[in-house]
Parts: sequence; C-alpha cells; structure tokens
Amino acid sequence: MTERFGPDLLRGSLDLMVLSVLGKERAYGYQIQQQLREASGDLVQASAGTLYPVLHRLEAAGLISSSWDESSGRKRKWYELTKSGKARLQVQARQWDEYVAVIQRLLAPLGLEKLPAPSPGGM
Amino acid sequence: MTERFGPDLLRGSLDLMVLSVLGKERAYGYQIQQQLREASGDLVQASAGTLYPVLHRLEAAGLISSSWDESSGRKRKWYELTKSGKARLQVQARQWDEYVAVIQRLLAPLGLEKLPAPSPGGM
DNA sequence: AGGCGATATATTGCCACGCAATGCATCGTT
DNA sequence: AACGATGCATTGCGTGGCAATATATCGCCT
Repeated sequence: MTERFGPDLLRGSLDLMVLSVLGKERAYGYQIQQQLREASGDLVQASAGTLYPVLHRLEAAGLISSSWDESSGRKRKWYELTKSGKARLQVQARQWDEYVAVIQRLLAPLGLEKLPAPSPGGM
Repeated sequence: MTERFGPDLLRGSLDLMVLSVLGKERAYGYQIQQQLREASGDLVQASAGTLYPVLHRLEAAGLISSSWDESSGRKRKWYELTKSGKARLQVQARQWDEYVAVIQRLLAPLGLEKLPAPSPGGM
C-alpha cells in the first residue's frame, strides 16, 4: 500500500489531472477534488488550498470557464473546458506521455521488478 | 518536436532520474547531466544549479556517496548508490509506476490520439 | 432548537526546489 | 595566449502544493 503522492509529484501533473477530469464533463471544485481522490484510490488528495488556486489559475489562463449555479440547492461554481482548454489538454497529455517514456527508458535497463497485478479496488 | 520539459515536471522525478542513472553505474555530476540530456533527446536539460544541489541533497540523505578522484587528469567527484539508495530507487520507481497508472486511468477514457511512432531521433 | 459533520469556496503564509546567473579552476585546441 | 568545453559550487528569484484558517449552508441526530 503506497503512501500518498507528495507535493513534488503533483506539481508536474495536477493541472493535467484537473483538465482531464473536466475533459469528461463539467464539474465544480469540491466534486473535482472527490473524483481525483476516488479515481486514484485515495493516492491523490488535493487539499482545498491546492485545488482552488489551480482552478483560478486555469481560468485566468483562459483554459476553463466558470459559472455559479444554486438551482440545485447548493451554491456551486461549475467549471468547464474552453476551446483552448481542450487544445491544452491534448498538448499536455501528449507531453506527459513523452515524459513518461523518457523515464521509462531510464528505468527499463535497471531490471526492477514489475508490480504484479493492477487491482485498484475493483469497480 | 516537443519543447523542453518545464521545472514543474522535473520536480517530481529528478531525484528518481538521478538515482536511476547511478543505478546503472557510478558517475560524476557533469556526466550525469550529459547522460540525462542524451537519454532524453535533449528534453531533460538539468542545469548545474539544478543538478548539484540534487546530488548534495541525496548524499545528505545517505542515498548516494561521493569520492574525489583526479587520477584521470580531471578532478571529478564520483557518486554511487549506497545500500539505502538502491532500496530507495526500487521504492521510487514503483511509486512512479503507480502514479503514471493513476494518470493513465484519468486520460484513457478521454480518447486522445496516441502519438503514432516513437522515433526519438533515431540512433 | 441546538449541535455537529459534510459540503462548498476562498485566502494567507510557509517552504521546497528548479533555474538563471555568477564564480572559479583546469584541460585541450588553435 | 586565447577560447571553449569540462567540472564543481553557490546565491537569489519565482512557482506552486499545502496546512491553517475563515465563512456559509445543508442534513441529520438528539
């Protein structure tokens, strides 16, 4: 059972993770936080102090847009990808794959044991 | 032709990269820098101001050990993995794989195009 | 009615770390 | 002698994750 991923790991890909969540469908902050937590099996636990600044930054960059809505009882700020946000998601995802490939090429020759089975809590 | 990987990406895995280079065989700072550059097709360009502090930090943590040697003309500081450094490499590599898997699970359902062919400069 | 935990958003201050810039010294080549 | 590559090191800056804190509403339990 690996521990929570540290701040340094998140640093490089939290933006991408948030964009990818919003790539599926629009969502509000708290929801994104929970989805990241669930999708990662509790390994990614972005705090409020982490996530909201990310959303503000992405919105300021024009990658996502927001709109308040309280028709559902709760006052929520819904976010969705803008056109350039969708484009950025593509670019970021591709760059991430390249980065992973680079590290894989460094690790591969070392002959480390692979983790046996991907059993992420089922579902 | 993707651009250089930014500081935020490096943040999460530079330690792992350095450890993995030393996992192959002992090396000195400048050499590690060049190997990272070459192994990544110029995508990872750790500056001296980045790399040397990393080495000092890893040594202070007892993960690597150093010894000066000028028998080869040049005065070089050789680093090698300690026992706990080798253990850490295993742990870090495994955690990295898990992290990659998490993000992969987030990106997969999005149906982004895969990059066609891994042609990293040839060789 | 009151209390409490979950939901929901936001901000402040701290700290770690990549990086440009700078410094210094040696080696090989011209 | 001059210059670029090699080789190690440090200082100061900016970025961004995070704990802590603040505020407000909702549903549930007593």
